[in-house]
Amino acid sequence: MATRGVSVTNKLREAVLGGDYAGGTRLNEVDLAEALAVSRTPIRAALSTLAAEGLLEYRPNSGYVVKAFAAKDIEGIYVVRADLEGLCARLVAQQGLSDLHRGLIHKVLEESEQLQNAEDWTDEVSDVWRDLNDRFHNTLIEASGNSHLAMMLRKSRAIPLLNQLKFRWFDVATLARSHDDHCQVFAAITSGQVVRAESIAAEHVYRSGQRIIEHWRKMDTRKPAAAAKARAA
Amino acid sequence: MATRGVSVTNKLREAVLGGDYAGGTRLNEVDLAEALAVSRTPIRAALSTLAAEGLLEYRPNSGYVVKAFAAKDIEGIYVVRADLEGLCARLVAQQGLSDLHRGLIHKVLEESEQLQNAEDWTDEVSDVWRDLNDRFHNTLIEASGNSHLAMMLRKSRAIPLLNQLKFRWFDVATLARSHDDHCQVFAAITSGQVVRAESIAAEHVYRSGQRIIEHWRKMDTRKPAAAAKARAA
DNA sequence: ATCATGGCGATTGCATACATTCAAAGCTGG
DNA sequence: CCAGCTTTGAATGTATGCAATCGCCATGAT
Repeated sequence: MATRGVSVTNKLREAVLGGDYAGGTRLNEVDLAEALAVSRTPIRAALSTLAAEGLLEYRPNSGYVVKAFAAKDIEGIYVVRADLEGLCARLVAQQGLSDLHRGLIHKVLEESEQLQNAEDWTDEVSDVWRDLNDRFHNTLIEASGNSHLAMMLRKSRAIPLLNQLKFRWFDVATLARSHDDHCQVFAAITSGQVVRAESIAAEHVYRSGQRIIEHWRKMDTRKPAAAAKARAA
Repeated sequence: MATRGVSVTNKLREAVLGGDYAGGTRLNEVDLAEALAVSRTPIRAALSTLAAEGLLEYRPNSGYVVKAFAAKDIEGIYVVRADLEGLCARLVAQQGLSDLHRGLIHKVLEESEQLQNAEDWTDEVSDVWRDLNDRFHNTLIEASGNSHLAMMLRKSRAIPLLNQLKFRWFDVATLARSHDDHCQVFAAITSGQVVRAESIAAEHVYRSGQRIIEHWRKMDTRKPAAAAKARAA
């Protein structure tokens, strides 16, 4: 078992990313310590870490507040992420795929293909698709062999509340389109079409970002109320 | 005055970036506390922060070690940075420059122009050029209005030892070329040539990365000795 | 009524004592 | 001499007490 500091950091990160705390919520050290049954020390370590990761904002002598993301921020993040995923695809196309990685991606695409035929659209299917999508992107990142790029993309994907939107995030049509994009990126990579690989991958991410921003704007209307409630509490 | 935690973090960050500790050096909490005349608490906070920033590596129950960068890592970082600076230039070209930012960049370019005529090549000139270069890039980043992009680029530029290489980093020819690149990026932006702006900016950064990697490889030979010494200490 | 001010409560910042863990030196038996 | 166990010490992990700071509210003067 890891140290309390690490485990508290993970728990807190998950909570923030999961949207348990509304943006702007102030995090009280003693409350958190009490809730997680540890002393303030590991809590402080966790808060410090999460602040450095960009999930919290720190103000000396004042404490930590959950960073609030506006629709404009999400757009900015997705512009960057789309560009980086494009770069990633380009790098992989340039240097070629190892047998291992090609096999992994092939498997993902096959499972995705099967998922298309699923008649009932349950939350479970949603989760499976999410997992497949993650595996596709993560395998590509790993195949790029660029650990710094990997870190940047990880940070660009760690946005609070995003996981909460998984329900009704996509319908059959968007899933089909997404799967098709994946196939084309893979095809471009295996045939060494670097420019195509980059364009398609970037556009693929950018499009999904646009969809998310739409949903975000809808939730954003209720945001002020949540922020106010947080301030009152 | 800020809290001890913050000030210690800044001091330590500067030390690591300045190359005061060789890559692989183990950072002892009590020694640091003694050296900086504070208790272990703010030291631990600083170490935690720097680890989250990617400058240190943390292993539970073992402590923090200064991250070691190989030439391959530097190359990976510069590939990402070149891409992001390209994105930055593209964004600015797309949305146009405000009068404020145009003025700032214009001033930087003028001062750079004057610097070309400096006959003696002292370290002071080196520092001035460094400052001008930073201002050019920072202004562009600010003009992009994308705070997430700004954060990513900041991280991509924070590499230990890089500042230490400032002596003999560039000669008159490379400075002239660099200045010319800046001018062309500016011209492309003001005339709305988005693709050119992106290409030139990316290539500009990539080239300077290549130059740095060359120098890095030369220093890398003495690296194993330094690492061994650190391990022994 | 508004603004300044001073104290009060709550929260964070820091130091230190103690617990825990890991690793390397030393010891014992073969 | 070596292998494996034991021990020991030095480092990190955690809890807690106290100090410092900030924001808020009440009080008073202009």
